[in-house]
Amino acid sequence: MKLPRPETETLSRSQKRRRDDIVQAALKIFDRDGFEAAKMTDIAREAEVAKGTLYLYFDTKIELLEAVILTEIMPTLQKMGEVAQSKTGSATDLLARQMRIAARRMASNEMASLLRHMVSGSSQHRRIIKLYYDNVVQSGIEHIKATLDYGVETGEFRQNIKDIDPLVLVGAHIYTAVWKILFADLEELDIEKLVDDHLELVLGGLLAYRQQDPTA
Amino acid sequence: MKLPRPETETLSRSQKRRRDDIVQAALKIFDRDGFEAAKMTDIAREAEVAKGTLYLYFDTKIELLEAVILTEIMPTLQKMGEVAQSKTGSATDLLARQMRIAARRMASNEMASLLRHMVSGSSQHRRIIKLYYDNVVQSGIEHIKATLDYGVETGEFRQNIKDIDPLVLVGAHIYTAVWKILFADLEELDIEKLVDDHLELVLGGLLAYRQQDPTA
Amino acid sequence: MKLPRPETETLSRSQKRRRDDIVQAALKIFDRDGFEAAKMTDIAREAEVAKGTLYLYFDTKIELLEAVILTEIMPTLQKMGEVAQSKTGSATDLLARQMRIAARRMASNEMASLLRHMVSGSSQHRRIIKLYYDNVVQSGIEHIKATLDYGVETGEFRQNIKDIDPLVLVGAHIYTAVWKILFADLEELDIEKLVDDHLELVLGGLLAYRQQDPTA
Amino acid sequence: MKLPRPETETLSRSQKRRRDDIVQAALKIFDRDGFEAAKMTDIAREAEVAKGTLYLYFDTKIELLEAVILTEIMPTLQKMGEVAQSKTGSATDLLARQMRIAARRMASNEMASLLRHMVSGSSQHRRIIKLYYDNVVQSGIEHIKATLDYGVETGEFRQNIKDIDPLVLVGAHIYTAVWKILFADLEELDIEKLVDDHLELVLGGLLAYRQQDPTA
DNA sequence: GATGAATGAGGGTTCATTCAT
DNA sequence: GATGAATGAACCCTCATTCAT
Repeated sequence: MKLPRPETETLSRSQKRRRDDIVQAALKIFDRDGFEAAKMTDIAREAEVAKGTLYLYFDTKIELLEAVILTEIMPTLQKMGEVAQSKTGSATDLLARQMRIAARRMASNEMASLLRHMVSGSSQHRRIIKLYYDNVVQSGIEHIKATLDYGVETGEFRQNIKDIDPLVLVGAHIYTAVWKILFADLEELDIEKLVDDHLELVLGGLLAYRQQDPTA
Repeated sequence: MKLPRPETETLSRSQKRRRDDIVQAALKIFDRDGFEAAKMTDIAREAEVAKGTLYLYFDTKIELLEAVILTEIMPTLQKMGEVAQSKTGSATDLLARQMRIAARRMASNEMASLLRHMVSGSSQHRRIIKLYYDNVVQSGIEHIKATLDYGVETGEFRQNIKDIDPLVLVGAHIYTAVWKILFADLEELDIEKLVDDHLELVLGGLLAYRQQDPTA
Repeated sequence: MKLPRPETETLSRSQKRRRDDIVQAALKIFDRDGFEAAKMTDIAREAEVAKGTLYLYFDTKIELLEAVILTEIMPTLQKMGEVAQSKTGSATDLLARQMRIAARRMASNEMASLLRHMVSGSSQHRRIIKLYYDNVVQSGIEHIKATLDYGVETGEFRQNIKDIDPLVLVGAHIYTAVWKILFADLEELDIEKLVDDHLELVLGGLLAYRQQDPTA
Repeated sequence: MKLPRPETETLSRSQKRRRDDIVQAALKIFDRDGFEAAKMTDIAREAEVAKGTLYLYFDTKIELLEAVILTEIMPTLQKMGEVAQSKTGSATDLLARQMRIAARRMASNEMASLLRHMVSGSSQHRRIIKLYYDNVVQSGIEHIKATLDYGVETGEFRQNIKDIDPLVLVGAHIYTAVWKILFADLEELDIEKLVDDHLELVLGGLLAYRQQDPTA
């Protein structure tokens, strides 16, 4: 005889604010203590509501985590791929912009949070992970692939680049998120320099002399 | 009246075996359930000892985690840098070997475990993280740097490569560990292909035509 | 600053209807879930009023139970005794009619409810139980006693029947209520047959031959 | 990864005592407060164990109730039917003894408890109710039926008694249990007198003169 | 040393009741 | 008066840790 919670869309303005406050508070406490160690009591106090109020908006702690991820973190990631597909300028330019966007996203606090929660929760969050995989990872890879193809078409990139898994280009930036979680207080990363270095490397290669492109 | 646990060095042979069994069991259970969700009871059962026995060897659950990381995971990582410093063959060869070792390590189950535990544990595991940073990350970077320098010396690598942060070369492989944790069941990674692709890319670069090395 | 609820008598017509709706709803939910498990929310929904409205009419959940019992169940029981005191016809007829009324009442849903609530509610419902005892049990017994006496007077019943506790005649039917609560889904009772059997037995007795009534 | 509780049979002597203590305590608290209102904390305190210890022996509160019923109450009821089947003496004697046993059982504290718990829990305890129905009710009825048949055979009882549902003989006594629960403090029952009255009534009937048995 | 029964603080969740609108 | 969102005390159950045997 459990009444379903009202849909998010049907909430009044003040209820939306209230819901937002809770999600914000949860984000903060989850980040401070980790999901498991986070106490509903603390979240309630942080949101300045009673503990019971949390349950007016979210049925369980884990649903609150899902809300945190879906409403706070995912949206900022959705944009990632979209931004850089304008196809104006050279493929090199395009790639550079995409890489910068990816790298900055990865280095953001939100990404660190998301990663932490997905990694920590393991088996519980399949749904979230699947969501992320489908929406962010896959599309990110495709956007990169499109740019690579484009570069080959225009003659900017080497022909055989086509055989390369684009994952090596985007995936590379994950380490910045990991770094942020683990080593942030030991050594700060200079993201901009790292991206530049990565681009420089990836575009020009390490080798001083290179055998002629076989397609040339 | 709490007696201090005997130092690890003073354990008898059979005690060492017992301690090892416990650590092995803990590794297994931590990996299966995650650190927070792992129950001491399950670890005891897995190790085929009584629950109380765990506490003869480790004061708390978190100390057991530290032991798991220190005795099971770190050593396999320590080797990483050392292996590839023989300086036999070309710098390209050397780098290729180092990258392969790094990539395989990152893709190993142990690395996935380590990463999961370090990432999950919020502020608790500073000690472990520091340890890892000092022993693995730093030295890994230095080993790569050494190889890069060597390649520049021999003329294999471009001069200006010296300015590049070596982190972009090793860090890149962290995504394989993350991938393993998150997406293993959604899509399998072909590590060897990825390493080859990465090497190909990093060595040759993307560009079809490259301006001559200014130092040449 | 708690205002006392207005007395039942001072309620407007529409308020009375509202109050009745609530009591009806409560009866339904109490029966479906039991008193403890019944939720005020469910009662409010069933009555199609807001939860707060319940508290305009009843201070606590337990007072609502009392109202359910007093306004819904007790009245139907009050009639029991009254019906059969018209003293028309033989004592046997009279007794038969009383027994039938008692048995049917006991087998009614209302009685099952009442019994359930009184039995379940531990020490809380002393007031209700006392009420029931005084109004129903005692008067029921007296009505039966009157009929027995009447039968002895008319010579229909044996003299020594006077010494028998009338409780054995009415009480007997309680089992139908209990049965209804417990075993209704295991085996249905044929109330009419049972009453007939009981009457047959009680009137004629089991013995094939009976020693002559000593008073005869 | 939940270890099943050890079977009751494999418990050590002191564990059995401990288990018994808990069941006893639960019986007491359940009776004092009713099942729903009973607090595990109170049961633990009553049993002089820690709250957690309860859960070493019983997985949930409801399992504890089942244990209370199965180990404390049912056994005393099981005997009911068995006792009176020796078939020594007249059918009248036999019936009298059976009725006395039934009546005393019904008036016992255990029966009051059992009834309360079965009635209160309603839908939850189908298993227990079914158990009780099969083991006690059904067999009780059959034992009575056997005696009735026996009495007809020996010529003690009237032929047409065979058509009577034996339930009216045993069921009749349920009211003593109900009475005990509800009215014990308002008026004490004299069980022995009630049984005698009931027997007298049932054997001899109410009627002063009876038409001759048609089968005679 | 080894055992595992016992402990009890702690946390997620429920729901009768309140009160601002 | 009516509403229903908000409250927070209460309670079942978990599990890391202890300690008597």
